[in-house]
Amino acid sequence: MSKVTRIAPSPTGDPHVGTAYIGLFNYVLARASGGRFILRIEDTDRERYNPESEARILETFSWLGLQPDESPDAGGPNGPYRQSERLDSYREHVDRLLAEGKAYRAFETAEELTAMREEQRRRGLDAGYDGRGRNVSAEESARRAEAGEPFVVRLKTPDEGETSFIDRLRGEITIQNREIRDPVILKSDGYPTYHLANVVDDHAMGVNVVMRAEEWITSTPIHVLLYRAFGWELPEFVHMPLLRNPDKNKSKISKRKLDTSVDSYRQQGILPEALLNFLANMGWSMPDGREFFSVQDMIDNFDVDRISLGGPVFDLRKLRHFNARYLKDILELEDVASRVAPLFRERGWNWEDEDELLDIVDLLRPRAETLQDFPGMAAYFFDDDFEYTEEALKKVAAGQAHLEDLEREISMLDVFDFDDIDDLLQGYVQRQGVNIGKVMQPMRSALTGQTSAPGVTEIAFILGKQRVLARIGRALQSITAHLPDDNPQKEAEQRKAEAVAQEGSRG
RNA sequence: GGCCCCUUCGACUAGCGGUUAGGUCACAACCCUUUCAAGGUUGCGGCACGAGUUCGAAUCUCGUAGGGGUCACCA
Repeated sequence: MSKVTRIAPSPTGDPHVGTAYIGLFNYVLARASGGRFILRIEDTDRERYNPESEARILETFSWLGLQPDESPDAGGPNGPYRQSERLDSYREHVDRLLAEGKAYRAFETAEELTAMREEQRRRGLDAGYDGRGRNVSAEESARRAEAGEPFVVRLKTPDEGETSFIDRLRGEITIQNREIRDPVILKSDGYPTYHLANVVDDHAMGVNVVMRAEEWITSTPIHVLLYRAFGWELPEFVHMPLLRNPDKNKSKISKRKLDTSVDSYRQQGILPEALLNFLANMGWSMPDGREFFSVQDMIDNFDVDRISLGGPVFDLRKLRHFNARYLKDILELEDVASRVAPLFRERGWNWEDEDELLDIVDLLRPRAETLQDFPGMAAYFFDDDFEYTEEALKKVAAGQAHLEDLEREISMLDVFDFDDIDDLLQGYVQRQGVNIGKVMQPMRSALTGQTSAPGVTEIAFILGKQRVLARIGRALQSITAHLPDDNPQKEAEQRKAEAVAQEGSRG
């Protein structure tokens, strides 16, 4: 059977990783069955509504590559896809329930409800609406509504018996009807609540699989009751485990304890492929145990029954590991370079040709976890006036003689290819009969201003002969400027003297 | 607290009556090495507990404990 699924985010803030998570599974489930994936904006909460949020959510799905078949952007035969534009439909459906006596207007004010709860609490009763609005006669109800008195509409739910539904992953779930307390389906501002809007829209749009987070399990009976009240066929319910915070108790993922904004991960240089792959492994696994796979691989191998139910902790370390794997060996070099290039350009960095960029990216990518790591590591390729770290200056000073020799030898080198540079360096080390590090570390420091960087030969090759020579020259000048006295022994004595002087001034 | 759901290494998971309980992240050691990474090898570490069913239980049943969710005119 072809499945019609949907993701129904509320435009209340930053696009949430939980939305991306549930969205991914809905997308895959629909695609795997040749069905449709709908994105519907549930903007029925005017209080929390954020006008920028919708566009950002749509953009996020686009960035992730989870393109809906129907959405406010894409349109579709079942639109509009924004609940605020479907108010007439909700109104009609509510009127129908009202007319059939399956729902009723309730005129209590917020104060009255608060007082009711207070009373219940004092008397030790279970909290919840006590159904007092049911007593208003149809005539009176109509008259008061007509007169403009504010009201909500509540669904009349059975006081006795129980309501069951099948959760695809957990089997039958039963809740006593007394636990359900005439929920509000239409708010006093004329907007529907989630329960009503969701059921009405899912039915209208042909959604036949409701796949959402576990937190909805306890309100599913309300939805079942609504489907029945309308005489509609139930969709299949699939409740996904809730993503959890990495705290002790593994509470529901939250902004306070974790970065939940997809945009934020994007800005940090997390790749959409990696984020999706990571999310796919939260509660789902490939039949063959592979951990790295594309969304298409997931679609080709998808099986709802392979979803596990324990709430998975959102582990940043592992996300970063996934991202690193994509950068260093899953994506093509050209692909990575094309994503890194804009970050270099932002800094005003330029390069000779495509090959130079590819060489740099190739050299750096085993060391990068995110896209943002690249500009952090690549500065010395583009900026000739970099600062030297203290450590680097020491290395340069210690290897001054070698650098002077190498400066001379390199200047005489005709061809500056990787092998030629390597031969020169290795040959020099052999002739000098010194430990290779004694030569390479000063070189690395001179070339990069740092003591930790990729291989010297690789860097030298990318820089080219002229820049290498210029850098050796600058490094040698820097040590005379910064470290006029390269005598560790004397330096230590001087420090000691200072310490003693300080001691003296104190006492 | 009532109700509902869940429970395999610290984290993500494989397992679906017979396995030395496997893999990945993290952590540690070693190898490689020109520093930093990457890579390779190895190690560390787990079936929440108790009954029952069975020749045999991580796998099935029940109970206990723990955790989570939910009890809104938010979704």
